Amino acid sequence: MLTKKQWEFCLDEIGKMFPDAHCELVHSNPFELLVATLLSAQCTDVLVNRVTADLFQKYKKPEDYLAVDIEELQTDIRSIGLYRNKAKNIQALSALLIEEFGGEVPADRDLLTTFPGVGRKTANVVVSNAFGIPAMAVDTHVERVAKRLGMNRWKDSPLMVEEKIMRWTLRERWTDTHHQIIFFGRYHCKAQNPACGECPLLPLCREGKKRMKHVG
DNA sequence: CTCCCGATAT
DNA sequence: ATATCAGGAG
Repeated sequence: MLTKKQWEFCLDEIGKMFPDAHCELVHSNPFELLVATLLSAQCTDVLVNRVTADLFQKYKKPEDYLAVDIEELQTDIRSIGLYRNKAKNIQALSALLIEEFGGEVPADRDLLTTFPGVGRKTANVVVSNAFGIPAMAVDTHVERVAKRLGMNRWKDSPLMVEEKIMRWTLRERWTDTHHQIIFFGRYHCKAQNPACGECPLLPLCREGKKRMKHVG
């Protein structure tokens, strides 16, 4: 298992590799980020940004999403995939925002989690990026990197990963670290062909050492 | 656990 | 052809 000292070394190296890591979901207010993050489930952020470029011109407020038929919204986001669930959730969430929150996105992680289509990961992304509240969102990249390094057991839930990373990382660096791990996972420690051969973390990486041995 | 689902990389 | 993508709900 990875030690805390080794984890701190990893953060140092990953930070040097991706010093300007940031949120790649294009948005200009909390509501847009909430919608963009909901759309990003099982889909690349490049595809999300391609759709929201037009979507956010057409739909500015929660009322705008409720003013069209569900079929029209489905068509507007179809290329994203999972579009039926996502369209339904966006409309339900818009109605909830209007009825209960005056049309404003609440800056509260646990409250956001009760919204339709908004789980813990999406809520963490919104509060950290839109409101500056320290949070550690565990998506597919963060979970993969943490488990490859050997922070957790392979069967551990995303919540276990989240708690372990938060315990081992300075609170004021949670959001930064979150973005840097995502960039590391997306461009270096990739799902399909991870660049273990040129990885500074290889000497302490459980999965990396196993892979290098198997390859040659 | 299964289902939702189109676009892209491998 | 198959795997993966800033997951969430039933």
